Amino acid sequence: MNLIEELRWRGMIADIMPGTEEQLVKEMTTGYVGFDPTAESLHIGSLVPIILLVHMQKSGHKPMALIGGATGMIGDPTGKSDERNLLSEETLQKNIEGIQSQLKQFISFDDEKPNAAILVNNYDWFKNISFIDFLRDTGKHITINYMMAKDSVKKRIEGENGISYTEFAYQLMQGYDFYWLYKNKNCKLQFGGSDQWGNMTTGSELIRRMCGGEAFVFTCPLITKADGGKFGKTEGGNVWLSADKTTPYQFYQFWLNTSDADAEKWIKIFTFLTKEEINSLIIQHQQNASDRVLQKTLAKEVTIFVHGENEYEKAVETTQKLFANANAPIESLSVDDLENMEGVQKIKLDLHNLKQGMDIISFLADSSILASKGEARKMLQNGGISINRQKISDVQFIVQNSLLLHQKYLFVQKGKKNYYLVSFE
RNA sequence: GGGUAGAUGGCCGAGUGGCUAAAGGCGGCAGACUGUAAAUCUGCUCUCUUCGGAGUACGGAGGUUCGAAUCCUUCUCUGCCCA
Repeated sequence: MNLIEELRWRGMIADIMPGTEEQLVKEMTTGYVGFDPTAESLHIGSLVPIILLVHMQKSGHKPMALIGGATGMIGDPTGKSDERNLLSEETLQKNIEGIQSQLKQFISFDDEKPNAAILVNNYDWFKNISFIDFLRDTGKHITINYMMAKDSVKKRIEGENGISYTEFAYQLMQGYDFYWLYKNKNCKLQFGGSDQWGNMTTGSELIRRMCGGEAFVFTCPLITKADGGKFGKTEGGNVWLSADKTTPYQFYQFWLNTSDADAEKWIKIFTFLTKEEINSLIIQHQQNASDRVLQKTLAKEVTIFVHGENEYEKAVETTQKLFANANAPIESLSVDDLENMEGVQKIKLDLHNLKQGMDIISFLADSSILASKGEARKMLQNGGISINRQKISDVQFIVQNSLLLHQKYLFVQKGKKNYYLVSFE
């Protein structure tokens, strides 16, 4: 199966320029995808481009990751209704370094292989181009009419807040990237999310007009959720690839909580399982949806891909203790169990607090499980708090020594999925 | 430069002197149901609170008034039209 066929059955091709498949069949092709250095760590939104790079490499082509050090200073207007704030150079630098080190984890940059991945930063070529040069050499080739016809620009021109010249120029910069890579790195392919189609075709147009070359693009559908929500968001905000920002347990949980409607689609996109494996999982799932085979496999594969086997096993173990045995008496958890569960936030309080007993509201606020006493009260009244798996709804409840597990711990739940282990010392 | 329409809570959007911490929707949180789902239903959603209240808030600054998101002055920003 060639690359495009492979991506097609996985539902990863949204738009593709005629001739792309032929080019990929003809020879080893260098293809690139861009990463925006808008944050220090990549989040799961960037997982799709990463996976595309991996597929490229697997099928024998040469993947290239471009970090938008220069374009990040301008801001892509795509999908934005408002002008963006510019990032400081310092922040950008930090972000670029963070992203670079993460990418190395997923694709092989080993120079030995002919199709080793390459990492480039467009700041390296943009820093030497003067404004005048750019206008004369590049701007001259593309008409404003052409640029304005792009959806991303059109929406902003028709929208309420307009678009600055700076952001308008963005597509020309991205286009130039493609041209530069074509010229200097023999890169003939660009891919990315389907919202990037406009920016990407500007690049291939530039290549045609500036040097008569032929370069191709294809896009991958943007990941959407069946319920219309934003992909990659959870209670705590973004789901990051870095374990410091999103623990492997939380990461695992994110995928495990995939809805049925999304699971079939996502398992094709986010895992490298074969067509046969996936089809058989889908059949299993249809027969008995409550087993959630699709979700479990998806979560497993992606967690291993990002965090490795060890972290995956720990995440599963914690998951079992927290959920599979959720009705088991709390005493069944040993000190080791309590101390080693990853998805549980650990809080220490002074044992003296308990001498006279502590009212539940102060306890929740002081331990910073809730941000304030007012919030603690509301959460209690809503029935959202459990201590040692017993729901507490009495606002007057007093926390006492006698409640402590192993003479030391309180196991607190806020809602269904937030766990805290408070130890008194 | 001239004209004109705007700026309201995370977002959208109503409100045009007191009944307004500000309708409604979205989003978020929690509960019920369940499969740790989806859909649905219910409650909460400016901050703090001794749950009695208190404080801050309708682009910024001044003013009128017993009282302003609402009226006046001025500044800033944005859209659109004309030059």
